[in-house]
Amino acid sequence: METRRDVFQAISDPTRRDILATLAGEPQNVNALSEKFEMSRQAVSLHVKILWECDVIDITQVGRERICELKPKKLREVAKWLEQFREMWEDRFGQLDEVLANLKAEKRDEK
Amino acid sequence: METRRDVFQAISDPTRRDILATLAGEPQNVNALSEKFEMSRQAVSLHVKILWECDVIDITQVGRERICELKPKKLREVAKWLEQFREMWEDRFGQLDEVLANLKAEKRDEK
DNA sequence: AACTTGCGCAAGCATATGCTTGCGTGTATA
DNA sequence: TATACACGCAAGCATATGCTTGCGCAAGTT
Repeated sequence: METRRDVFQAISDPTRRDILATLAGEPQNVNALSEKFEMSRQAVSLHVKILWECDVIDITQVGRERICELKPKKLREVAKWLEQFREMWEDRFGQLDEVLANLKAEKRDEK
Repeated sequence: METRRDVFQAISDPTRRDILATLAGEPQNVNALSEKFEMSRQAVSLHVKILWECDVIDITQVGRERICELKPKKLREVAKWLEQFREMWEDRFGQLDEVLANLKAEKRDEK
Protein backbone atom coordinates (compact mmCIF):
# COMPACT_ATOMS: atom_id res chain seq x y z
CA MET A 1 0.00 0.00 0.00
CA GLU A 2 1.07 3.52 -0.46
CA THR A 3 1.10 5.72 2.58
CA ARG A 4 -1.12 8.70 1.99
CA ARG A 5 -0.32 11.93 3.73
CA ASP A 6 -2.99 14.47 2.87
CA VAL A 7 -5.75 16.39 4.63
CA PHE A 8 -8.27 13.64 4.08
CA GLN A 9 -6.00 11.12 5.73
CA ALA A 10 -5.38 13.59 8.55
CA ILE A 11 -9.03 13.94 9.43
CA SER A 12 -9.99 10.31 8.91
CA ASP A 13 -9.14 9.45 12.51
CA PRO A 14 -11.41 10.69 15.32
CA THR A 15 -8.53 11.33 17.71
CA ARG A 16 -6.79 13.44 15.10
CA ARG A 17 -9.98 15.39 14.50
CA ASP A 18 -10.15 16.08 18.22
CA ILE A 19 -6.55 17.20 18.25
CA LEU A 20 -7.24 19.61 15.41
CA ALA A 21 -10.30 20.96 17.19
CA THR A 22 -8.24 21.47 20.33
CA LEU A 23 -5.55 23.28 18.41
CA ALA A 24 -8.21 25.51 16.89
CA GLY A 25 -8.58 26.86 20.40
CA GLU A 26 -4.91 27.57 20.91
CA PRO A 27 -1.47 26.14 20.16
CA GLN A 28 -0.32 23.48 22.59
CA ASN A 29 2.66 21.34 23.29
CA VAL A 30 2.48 17.58 22.88
CA ASN A 31 2.15 16.84 26.58
CA ALA A 32 -0.71 19.26 27.08
CA LEU A 33 -2.46 17.63 24.16
CA SER A 34 -1.93 14.08 25.31
CA GLU A 35 -3.39 14.81 28.72
CA LYS A 36 -6.73 15.31 27.03
CA PHE A 37 -6.89 11.81 25.64
CA GLU A 38 -7.27 8.44 27.22
CA MET A 39 -4.26 6.92 25.61
CA SER A 40 -0.53 7.02 26.12
CA ARG A 41 1.48 10.15 25.41
CA GLN A 42 3.27 8.18 22.75
CA ALA A 43 0.06 7.42 20.89
CA VAL A 44 -0.88 11.08 20.79
CA SER A 45 2.65 11.95 19.80
CA LEU A 46 2.29 9.61 16.82
CA HIS A 47 -0.94 11.27 15.77
CA VAL A 48 0.77 14.63 16.02
CA LYS A 49 3.53 13.33 13.80
CA ILE A 50 1.00 12.20 11.21
CA LEU A 51 -0.80 15.53 11.34
CA TRP A 52 2.51 17.21 10.70
CA GLU A 53 3.29 14.87 7.81
CA CYS A 54 -0.12 15.69 6.39
CA ASP A 55 0.91 19.34 6.64
CA VAL A 56 -2.10 20.25 8.73
CA ILE A 57 -0.11 21.55 11.69
CA ASP A 58 3.12 23.39 12.27
CA ILE A 59 5.52 22.35 15.01
CA THR A 60 7.89 24.77 16.67
CA GLN A 61 10.57 23.66 19.04
CA VAL A 62 10.75 25.90 22.11
CA GLY A 63 13.28 24.72 24.62
CA ARG A 64 12.28 21.19 25.44
CA GLU A 65 8.74 21.71 24.27
CA ARG A 66 7.25 21.31 20.82
CA ILE A 67 4.41 23.66 20.18
CA CYS A 68 1.78 22.42 17.75
CA GLU A 69 -0.16 24.97 15.79
CA LEU A 70 -3.05 24.45 13.41
CA LYS A 71 -2.69 25.34 9.73
CA PRO A 72 -6.33 26.12 9.11
CA LYS A 73 -5.86 26.85 5.42
CA LYS A 74 -5.12 23.22 4.77
CA LEU A 75 -8.62 22.36 5.88
CA ARG A 76 -9.92 24.67 3.23
CA GLU A 77 -8.95 21.99 0.73
CA VAL A 78 -11.60 19.74 2.16
CA ALA A 79 -14.18 22.49 2.04
CA LYS A 80 -13.22 23.11 -1.55
CA TRP A 81 -13.65 19.46 -2.46
CA LEU A 82 -17.03 19.43 -0.77
CA GLU A 83 -18.27 22.33 -2.87
CA GLN A 84 -19.13 20.05 -5.78
CA PHE A 85 -21.77 18.43 -3.58
CA ARG A 86 -23.19 21.42 -1.77
CA GLU A 87 -25.67 22.13 -4.51
CA MET A 88 -27.01 18.64 -4.15
CA TRP A 89 -27.50 18.60 -0.43
CA GLU A 90 -29.08 22.02 -0.45
CA ASP A 91 -31.37 21.15 -3.30
CA ARG A 92 -34.97 22.09 -2.59
CA PHE A 93 -36.39 19.21 -4.55
CA GLY A 94 -34.18 16.82 -2.70
CA GLN A 95 -35.69 18.13 0.50
CA LEU A 96 -39.24 17.76 -0.74
CA ASP A 97 -39.58 14.50 1.12
CA GLU A 98 -38.78 16.17 4.39
CA VAL A 99 -41.22 18.99 3.75
CA LEU A 100 -44.01 16.58 2.95
CA ALA A 101 -43.24 14.56 6.02
CA ASN A 102 -43.46 17.69 8.14
CA LEU A 103 -46.76 18.70 6.60
CA LYS A 104 -48.17 15.28 7.30
CA ALA A 105 -46.98 15.46 10.88
CA GLU A 106 -48.60 18.87 11.31
CA LYS A 107 -51.94 17.71 9.93
CA ARG A 108 -51.83 14.73 12.22
CA ASP A 109 -51.22 16.97 15.21
CA GLU A 110 -54.17 19.18 14.29
CA LYS A 111 -56.61 16.37 14.82
CA MET B 1 -8.28 -1.96 15.68
CA GLU B 2 -11.81 -0.93 15.42
CA THR B 3 -13.23 -0.66 11.94
CA ARG B 4 -14.59 2.81 11.43
CA ARG B 5 -17.47 3.31 9.06
CA ASP B 6 -18.26 7.01 8.86
CA VAL B 7 -18.12 9.81 6.30
CA PHE B 8 -14.56 10.68 7.17
CA GLN B 9 -13.45 7.13 6.56
CA ALA B 10 -15.43 7.12 3.32
CA ILE B 11 -13.62 10.12 1.88
CA SER B 12 -10.17 9.23 3.16
CA ASP B 13 -9.40 7.18 0.05
CA PRO B 14 -8.82 8.97 -3.28
CA THR B 15 -10.57 6.28 -5.33
CA ARG B 16 -13.62 6.55 -3.12
CA ARG B 17 -13.62 10.33 -3.49
CA ASP B 18 -13.56 9.86 -7.25
CA ILE B 19 -16.44 7.43 -7.05
CA LEU B 20 -18.46 9.92 -5.04
CA ALA B 21 -17.69 12.68 -7.52
CA THR B 22 -18.77 10.42 -10.36
CA LEU B 23 -22.00 9.58 -8.60
CA ALA B 24 -22.64 13.26 -8.08
CA GLY B 25 -23.08 13.36 -11.85
CA GLU B 26 -25.57 10.54 -11.97
CA PRO B 27 -26.34 7.16 -10.41
CA GLN B 28 -24.40 4.26 -11.90
CA ASN B 29 -24.13 0.53 -11.59
CA VAL B 30 -20.96 -1.07 -10.28
CA ASN B 31 -19.65 -2.11 -13.69
CA ALA B 32 -20.06 1.33 -15.19
CA LEU B 33 -18.19 2.72 -12.24
CA SER B 34 -15.36 0.24 -12.36
CA GLU B 35 -14.69 0.94 -16.01
CA LYS B 36 -13.54 4.40 -14.99
CA PHE B 37 -10.74 3.16 -12.80
CA GLU B 38 -7.51 1.41 -13.52
CA MET B 39 -8.10 -1.44 -11.16
CA SER B 40 -10.11 -4.61 -11.14
CA ARG B 41 -13.89 -4.56 -10.97
CA GLN B 42 -13.59 -6.34 -7.69
CA ALA B 43 -11.48 -3.58 -6.17
CA VAL B 44 -14.04 -0.96 -7.13
CA SER B 45 -16.81 -3.21 -5.90
CA LEU B 46 -15.08 -3.32 -2.52
CA HIS B 47 -14.88 0.45 -2.38
CA VAL B 48 -18.56 0.63 -3.23
CA LYS B 49 -19.28 -1.73 -0.38
CA ILE B 50 -17.33 0.45 2.02
CA LEU B 51 -19.12 3.57 0.80
CA TRP B 52 -22.39 1.83 1.46
CA GLU B 53 -21.27 0.74 4.92
CA CYS B 54 -20.30 4.34 5.59
CA ASP B 55 -23.86 5.25 4.59
CA VAL B 56 -22.71 7.67 1.92
CA ILE B 57 -24.44 5.92 -0.94
CA ASP B 58 -27.66 4.00 -1.51
CA ILE B 59 -27.69 0.79 -3.51
CA THR B 60 -30.76 -0.41 -5.38
CA GLN B 61 -30.95 -3.80 -6.99
CA VAL B 62 -32.48 -3.62 -10.46
CA GLY B 63 -32.49 -6.94 -12.19
CA ARG B 64 -28.91 -8.09 -12.19
CA GLU B 65 -27.59 -4.59 -11.75
CA ARG B 66 -26.92 -2.65 -8.58
CA ILE B 67 -27.45 1.04 -8.97
CA CYS B 68 -25.34 3.24 -6.71
CA GLU B 69 -26.68 6.59 -5.74
CA LEU B 70 -25.03 9.35 -3.75
CA LYS B 71 -26.46 10.43 -0.41
CA PRO B 72 -25.24 14.02 -0.50
CA LYS B 73 -26.63 14.91 2.90
CA LYS B 74 -24.10 12.66 4.53
CA LEU B 75 -21.34 14.86 3.20
CA ARG B 76 -22.93 17.76 4.97
CA GLU B 77 -21.57 16.24 8.17
CA VAL B 78 -18.07 16.97 6.99
CA ALA B 79 -18.99 20.51 6.05
CA LYS B 80 -20.51 20.93 9.47
CA TRP B 81 -17.39 19.71 11.21
CA LEU B 82 -15.30 22.07 9.12
CA GLU B 83 -17.33 25.06 10.23
CA GLN B 84 -15.39 25.36 13.46
CA PHE B 85 -12.31 26.20 11.41
CA ARG B 86 -13.78 28.41 8.71
CA GLU B 87 -13.42 31.51 10.82
CA MET B 88 -9.75 30.80 11.19
CA TRP B 89 -8.92 30.24 7.56
CA GLU B 90 -10.90 33.29 6.52
CA ASP B 91 -9.35 35.43 9.21
CA ARG B 92 -7.96 38.70 7.88
CA PHE B 93 -5.12 38.81 10.37
CA GLY B 94 -4.16 35.28 9.45
CA GLN B 95 -3.86 36.46 5.89
CA LEU B 96 -1.68 39.40 6.80
CA ASP B 97 1.40 37.50 5.72
CA GLU B 98 0.01 37.06 2.26
CA VAL B 99 -0.95 40.71 2.00
CA LEU B 100 2.51 41.81 3.02
CA ALA B 101 4.09 39.43 0.58
CA ASN B 102 1.94 40.84 -2.19
CA LEU B 103 2.84 44.40 -1.27
CA LYS B 104 6.51 43.52 -1.35
CA ALA B 105 6.10 41.90 -4.73
CA GLU B 106 4.35 44.98 -6.06
CA LYS B 107 7.05 47.31 -4.82
CA ARG B 108 9.65 45.11 -6.37
CA ASP B 109 7.83 45.21 -9.69
CA GLU B 110 7.65 48.99 -9.59
CA LYS B 111 11.39 49.28 -9.77
C1' DA C 1 -31.26 -24.90 -23.22
C1' DA C 2 -26.83 -22.66 -23.87
C1' DC C 3 -24.39 -18.30 -23.43
C1' DT C 4 -23.34 -13.82 -21.72
C1' DT C 5 -23.56 -10.27 -18.13
C1' DG C 6 -23.40 -8.01 -13.61
C1' DC C 7 -21.66 -8.76 -9.47
C1' DG C 8 -20.78 -10.80 -4.75
C1' DC C 9 -17.91 -14.11 -2.01
C1' DA C 10 -13.62 -15.95 -0.49
C1' DA C 11 -8.85 -16.60 -0.12
C1' DG C 12 -4.36 -14.70 -0.25
C1' DC C 13 -0.84 -11.13 0.26
C1' DA C 14 1.87 -6.97 1.23
C1' DT C 15 1.66 -3.00 3.66
C1' DA C 16 -0.56 0.53 6.85
C1' DT C 17 -2.67 1.79 11.28
C1' DG C 18 -3.21 2.37 16.03
C1' DC C 19 -1.56 1.40 20.21
C1' DT C 20 1.70 -0.14 23.95
C1' DT C 21 6.05 -0.41 26.62
C1' DG C 22 10.95 0.51 27.28
C1' DC C 23 14.80 3.45 26.43
C1' DG C 24 17.62 7.56 25.41
C1' DT C 25 18.60 12.42 24.93
C1' DG C 26 18.48 17.17 25.34
C1' DT C 27 16.42 21.04 28.43
C1' DA C 28 15.25 23.13 32.63
C1' DT C 29 15.36 23.43 37.71
C1' DA C 30 16.76 22.68 42.69
C1' DT D 1 25.60 18.53 39.63
C1' DA D 2 21.71 15.61 40.52
C1' DT D 3 16.84 15.44 39.20
C1' DA D 4 12.75 16.06 37.01
C1' DC D 5 10.56 17.00 32.46
C1' DA D 6 9.22 17.06 27.42
C1' DC D 7 9.44 14.15 23.94
C1' DG D 8 11.27 11.23 19.98
C1' DC D 9 12.82 6.54 18.54
C1' DA D 10 12.25 1.65 18.18
C1' DA D 11 10.31 -2.72 18.67
C1' DG D 12 6.31 -5.50 19.01
C1' DC D 13 1.49 -6.79 18.14
C1' DA D 14 -3.29 -7.26 16.54
C1' DT D 15 -6.15 -5.74 13.17
C1' DA D 16 -7.44 -2.96 8.93
C1' DT D 17 -6.71 -1.69 4.07
C1' DG D 18 -6.24 -2.14 -0.70
C1' DC D 19 -5.69 -5.03 -4.23
C1' DT D 20 -5.64 -9.44 -6.96
C1' DT D 21 -7.34 -13.87 -8.84
C1' DG D 22 -10.62 -17.63 -9.14
C1' DC D 23 -15.27 -19.15 -8.52
C1' DG D 24 -20.22 -19.21 -8.67
C1' DC D 25 -24.84 -17.68 -9.15
C1' DA D 26 -28.77 -15.34 -10.69
C1' DA D 27 -30.74 -12.30 -14.33
C1' DG D 28 -31.06 -11.42 -19.18
C1' DT D 29 -30.24 -12.97 -24.32
C1' DT D 30 -30.01 -15.97 -28.37
